[in-house]
Amino acid sequence: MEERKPIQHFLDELIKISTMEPDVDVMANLKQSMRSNPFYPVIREVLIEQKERTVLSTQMIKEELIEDEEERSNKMLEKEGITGPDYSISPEAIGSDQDEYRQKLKLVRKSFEENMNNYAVNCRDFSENIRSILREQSEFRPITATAIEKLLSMTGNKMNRIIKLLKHSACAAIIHLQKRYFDARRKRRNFAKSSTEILNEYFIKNIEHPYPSEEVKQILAAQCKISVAQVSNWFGNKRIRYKKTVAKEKEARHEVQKNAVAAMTANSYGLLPNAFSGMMNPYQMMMPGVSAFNFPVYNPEMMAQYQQTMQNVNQAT
DNA sequence: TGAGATGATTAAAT
DNA sequence: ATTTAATCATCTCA
Repeated sequence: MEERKPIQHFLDELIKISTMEPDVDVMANLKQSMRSNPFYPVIREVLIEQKERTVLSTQMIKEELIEDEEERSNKMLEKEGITGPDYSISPEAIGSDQDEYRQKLKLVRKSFEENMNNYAVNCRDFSENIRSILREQSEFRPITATAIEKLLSMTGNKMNRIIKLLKHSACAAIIHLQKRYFDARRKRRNFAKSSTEILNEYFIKNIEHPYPSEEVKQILAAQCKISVAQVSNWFGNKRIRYKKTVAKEKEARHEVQKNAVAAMTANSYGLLPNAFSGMMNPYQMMMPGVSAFNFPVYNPEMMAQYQQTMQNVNQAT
């Protein structure tokens, strides 16, 4: 009973020191009191033994199941220039899909590099901190040098996994870009502004006959960095839509004119829209077949027919 | 987020 | 075979 007391005390101190906020003075006191404890070396030994049997041994779990997947990511990143030497965009590709793809890829590369650097720095700082703290505490806590290294290699593994995640997300970004720019079923995209400018210029210049020949189509296609079929599509769409807008404008002008004429006739006869709505204007009243003045002249034959009809109606009722 | 713009696709016309 | 006209699907911009 008497022997357990110092051990209990030691353990209490140990728990306190493991869970407290780091405070240099308090820590120093605790250290001192533990070192002066005669049971210190032996208890520390026992605790270390226990710990190694229970904690660290179970940590050696399978880590390397996704080897080939990582290999694939690495290859992809290398091929698309995310890792490895930087490259510049070839000038003849500017304005094309290739160009845009490469530009976007550069952004991916940039953010990937930034993240990697951040993580490298953070990793190093973190490891250094952990190492120095544990070294310091190993004087009185049951922590051996090999345990520290093991722990550090474990955190290193964690960090590697984060790097894998980074690579993975970079790959995902690349795949997304490739889908967008190279997939046959990809969504439609607008041509570069410079391209539509070229096409529009030709269209306006040849507005009398906007039908480029095969040769011209090829030239335009080269200039605009699009296919001949796309040039054909563009002119097809442009012709029909141009025609439509012209027709619409004509219609609009017509409408304006009609309204203007109506307003003028209304004004010239001093007709107020409300008081005389529905009333014919004098021109209309004089039109044949419309006006109340347009009585049929007397016709005996027609009158006889009329009377016959009325008689028939009366007999039927 | 919705209306208009725009590139692609399709059937019918020439 | 090429073009028109309508329509689809997505993009763009306020």
